[in-house]
Amino acid sequence: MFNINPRSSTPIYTQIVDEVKESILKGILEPGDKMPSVRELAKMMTINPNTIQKAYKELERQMVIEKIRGKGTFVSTDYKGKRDESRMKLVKESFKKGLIELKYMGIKEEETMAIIKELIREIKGDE
Amino acid sequence: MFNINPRSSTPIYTQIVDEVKESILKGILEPGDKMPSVRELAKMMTINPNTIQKAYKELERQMVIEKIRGKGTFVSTDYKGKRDESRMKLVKESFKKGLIELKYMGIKEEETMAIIKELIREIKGDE
Amino acid sequence: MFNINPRSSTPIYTQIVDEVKESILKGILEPGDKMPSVRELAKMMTINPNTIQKAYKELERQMVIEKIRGKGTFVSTDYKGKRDESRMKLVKESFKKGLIELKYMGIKEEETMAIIKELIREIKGDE
Amino acid sequence: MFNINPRSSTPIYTQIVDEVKESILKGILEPGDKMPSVRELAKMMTINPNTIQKAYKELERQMVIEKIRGKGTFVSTDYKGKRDESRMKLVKESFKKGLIELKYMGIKEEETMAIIKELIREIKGDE
DNA sequence: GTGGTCTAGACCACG
DNA sequence: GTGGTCTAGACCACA
Repeated sequence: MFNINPRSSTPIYTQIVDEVKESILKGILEPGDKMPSVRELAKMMTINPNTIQKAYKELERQMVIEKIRGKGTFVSTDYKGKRDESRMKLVKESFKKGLIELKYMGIKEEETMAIIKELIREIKGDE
Repeated sequence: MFNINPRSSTPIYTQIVDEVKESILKGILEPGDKMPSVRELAKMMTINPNTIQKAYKELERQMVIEKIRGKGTFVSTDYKGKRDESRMKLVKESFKKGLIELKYMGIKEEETMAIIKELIREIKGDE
Repeated sequence: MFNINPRSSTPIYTQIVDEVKESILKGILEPGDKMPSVRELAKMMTINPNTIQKAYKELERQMVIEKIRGKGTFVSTDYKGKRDESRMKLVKESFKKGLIELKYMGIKEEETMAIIKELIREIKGDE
Repeated sequence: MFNINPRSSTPIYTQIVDEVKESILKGILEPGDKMPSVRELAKMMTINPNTIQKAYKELERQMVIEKIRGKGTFVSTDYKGKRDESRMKLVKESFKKGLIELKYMGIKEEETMAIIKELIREIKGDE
């Protein structure tokens, strides 16, 4: 289902959140699609149900998915997030950190831009 | 000295590491410059010396600074950034996460690129 | 578990690092084996947990062990020793120091070589 | 005079002790030779006199050099050290640590032996 | 004065 | 339960 790396330093529940969002952007998951239940997904991925629960809660908070009583969990129909300045700030900070890292490794600006363009292409799902 | 946000989720020692690197890239700290001593900086920033030491040790491991016995800590003179594929991978992951985040908020590719170019300009600093 | 000499001039955390590596080479610890948790080992050895953690972190940095979120610490499975020239240099320096020491004590080359061969045999362990 | 690396993790005074011994083994310093005075050497090497003092004291303790009242410091005429089991033990420990390190890096026994033979040749001064 | 190690004890995030 | 971070305070080796 989703690619999870338990050795990564980013929490598993965060990885799930990210994977779900990425899948939606790539069109693998579409608005209205039914998500697997917490228990189901936990068994499929052999991951602690609490972890899935946490991921779903976070996704719900971000209005990426919605729970419908008695029916299950679905990808939001109006899934597009809204411009959120506080979240933008966090993203910028993380970008900045990465850019400093690259510059420190002697990576030139051109290559940095190439890396980013490559990543953007990847997200589009044209790969 | 360095801007630290104790409420941030990123550890204080990591923030210090990042700030030092940024200061060097901006030319605020130059190769050969003496760093404040662990205790000194700890007092200046009202942070526990152990935390500063952890930051310094990490910076030393990354060859950003070097310690000279009994004399103190200095910004490395012979530092040559080495391309480190495993670290590159981490940076790419963090970029990807940010790009997904932005796309999710409906930010267009042009604006994303503008944000990144702005950040690159910021890092270049006053030089 | 591990033989530690608190009176030794080499730090406790370093001794632990060395002991773990030696145990692996001897086959006492095998790839994939679960390491005792930080607190557990700390209690077993009556050593402060912070000290154990420092040792584990160093071992992780050297890719001898790996931590899996919430599950614990394990001996790395995919560890492939990499030739590391800078570390080689340190080892050579320490060897040289030892060889000078021996020669100074009037130990002949043959005996020196015999000592080293004996040590190599010791490391091989029970396999 | 002596090669000292202030960035090294081994204390400067230890480095001096080692260098003196090595010089004697190589024949650069000979029994009966006059050693420079503490102050003299400190100025030559731009090192804190306390450090030289400590090195000399250690060398004297090991009977490598001897002080003659009013005349200065000299390389011992009967400079050969004696077999000292406790020091042997330390050397063995350091060797063992190095051998483990090498084995961990995947260095084969043959290469290890080659490295050691090379170092022995170096000490002889035939290089 | 410098940095290095260790302990004790606290709080937190993650699974 | 796991590891990660931080503080407070102590002792030590080195220059």
